[in-house]
Amino acid sequence: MSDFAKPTLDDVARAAGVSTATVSRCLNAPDRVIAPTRERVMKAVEALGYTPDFGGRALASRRTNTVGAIIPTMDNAIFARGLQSFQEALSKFGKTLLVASSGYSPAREREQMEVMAGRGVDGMLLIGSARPDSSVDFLRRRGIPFLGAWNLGDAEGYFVGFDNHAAAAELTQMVLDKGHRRLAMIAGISQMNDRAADRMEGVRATAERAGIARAQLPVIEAAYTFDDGARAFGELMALSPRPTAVMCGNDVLAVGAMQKARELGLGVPEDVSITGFDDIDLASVVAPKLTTIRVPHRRMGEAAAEMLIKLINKQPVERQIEIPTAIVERDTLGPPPVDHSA
Amino acid sequence: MSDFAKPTLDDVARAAGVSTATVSRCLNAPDRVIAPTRERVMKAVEALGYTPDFGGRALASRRTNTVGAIIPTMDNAIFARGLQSFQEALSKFGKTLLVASSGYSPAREREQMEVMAGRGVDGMLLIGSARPDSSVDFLRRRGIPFLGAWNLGDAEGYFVGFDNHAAAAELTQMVLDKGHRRLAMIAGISQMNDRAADRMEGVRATAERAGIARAQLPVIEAAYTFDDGARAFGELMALSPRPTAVMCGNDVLAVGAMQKARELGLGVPEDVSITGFDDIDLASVVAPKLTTIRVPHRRMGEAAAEMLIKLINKQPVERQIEIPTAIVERDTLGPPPVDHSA
DNA sequence: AATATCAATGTAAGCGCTTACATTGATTTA
DNA sequence: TAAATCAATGTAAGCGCTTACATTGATATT
Repeated sequence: MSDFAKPTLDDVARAAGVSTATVSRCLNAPDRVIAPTRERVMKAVEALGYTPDFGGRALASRRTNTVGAIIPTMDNAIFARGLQSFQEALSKFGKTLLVASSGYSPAREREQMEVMAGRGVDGMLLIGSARPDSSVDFLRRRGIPFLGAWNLGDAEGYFVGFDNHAAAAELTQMVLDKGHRRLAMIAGISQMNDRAADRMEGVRATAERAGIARAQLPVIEAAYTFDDGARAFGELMALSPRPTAVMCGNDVLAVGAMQKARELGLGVPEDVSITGFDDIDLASVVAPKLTTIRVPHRRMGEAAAEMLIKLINKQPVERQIEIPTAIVERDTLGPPPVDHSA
Repeated sequence: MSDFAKPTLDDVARAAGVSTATVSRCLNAPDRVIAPTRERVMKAVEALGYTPDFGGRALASRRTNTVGAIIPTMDNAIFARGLQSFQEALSKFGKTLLVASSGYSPAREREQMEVMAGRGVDGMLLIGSARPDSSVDFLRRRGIPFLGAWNLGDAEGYFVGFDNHAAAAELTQMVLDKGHRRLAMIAGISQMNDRAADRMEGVRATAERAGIARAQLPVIEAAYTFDDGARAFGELMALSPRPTAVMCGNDVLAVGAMQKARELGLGVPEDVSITGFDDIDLASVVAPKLTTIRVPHRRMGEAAAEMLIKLINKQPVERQIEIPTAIVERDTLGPPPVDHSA
């Protein structure tokens, strides 16, 4: 490692025989400098191997060209995928991405918000809308533009996402149309997770409208892991009467449920139907293939990036951008088994 | 958005009736300030909602507490997972994570390196060791500590990873021990990807040692997608004589191959054995379950974080940390079918 | 030819923070 | 009790950059 001191603007200015202002202009607004001067400066930049110091620049310009993203976890493929396209889109605009994870905890999300605010991010991507007002206030007070992704919010704020409630409702209707009456749900943990809560409510409300009382629709909340999905499915199958269709809050839970079904010797969908949500790779790879809801995570990431950039540049934007979802009918949803108990 | 100016150190100092130096010390070296003063200051910090400005801090201290990671893509679960634990570990040390992706292109990796260097990252995480010398020189000249992960490097540099070659070799030996002689491989694209190249070479060398000439071991390189895996598998199955075991460069390829096998009406492992690499979630969820190599990606992420922190703090570190891998025997590797052509 | 105009560049004041050094007052030492 | 010591805090000089404003000299306008 060399110990040449890192060259500064001053060094370049001296080498090129101009003032620091001119060098700065060459770098930030080249057209405000006449060509011969600019060339001389750029040559000096090259020669010295100069690169601007981020700290100095951030301090002086009050801009960082950095945006932050706080997601629950990258372990969940849907966020990893969305984040990947978010980052790609961002980098086209010359922004870099600061990443942090909250582990689904609002308190940790808040901490990370402060860290990022301290780093002067130009804008921030958050997931969903379930967070204490104080967190939102913090961002507003700081004047940091932000948006929620992966769902559509309520009254205030900017969102790019999809209608978790409606999508879940639509799938529920399909399950009902197949003839199922004894539904059950393995939901994500709904506290401070609006996506999970909306999906749950979409299922319940639709079932209720079809005359199934809430009390008759068992719901177990589970963390998004195979094991928890399997465990919950086991509990559900021990119920009597046994549900004929188990709707899951995401594909991971659904696959966990499928594994448990196999263990229990239950055929899917002959003995019990199972549905997922997200349509991650897994869904089309398990056997039988999972009936689920496709969510275009990549598209969401891109749309989020574009929206956030506009917000940062104070360009006009729509308050909510809805990304369409679609039911993907595969092989885990069928009619209920013939009921011999009747 | 309110236009309260963001509070500065000065504001806090004034509110607490101390100098800026004391406030700074409270934040950076609390034990150098007596308790009552510290409490008074912290109260002021709370009250004003103060958070330090990154630019100012970076400029004055010549440190950013930021580390960069450039990975091929977060779409690959193994990197997403590793990155997640890397970030968690980092955040315990008060560092934040800048993320960029190279899409497996050395040129893009280099670009991102420059961006990150410009941002004054304290250190950098890279994947593997296959990159032009000029990229490495760049980092060295800048005095930015960095390490390669997911494999072990050659002579120089720091690494935390595993021996892709040895792991692949071991699995190959197991395949041979089952009695297979007509092996084939679907490898990742090996150019500028040392993990893929090492795995490939591990298979080839072991087969060769067992008397299988290289020319008799067909290898198809494929991008890490289901479709490409399936396509390659199709080509391999069209060969004559048909391979009895197909070893894949990662689990995604293997699962793609399995799907194609089903399509072709070939039983796994009765008609053809298939192996993977990585042991991602997928592997234990497909039917039949995939025989593969477990790589503890989380552990690698953590170890990488610890090593990088030490490098940044100029503490002594081992040059290479090897993370052990293990063969996970499941259901896709069996003995070869009885050969009626003999 | 005198004046107004304007593009190109320079001057210099910070941006918010850290930290070397200076100051202060209490405690220890002789 | 005076001197020495030391912990706690303050003072103030930058860190490298951007940018409002000032200056200059050339060109356009009358």
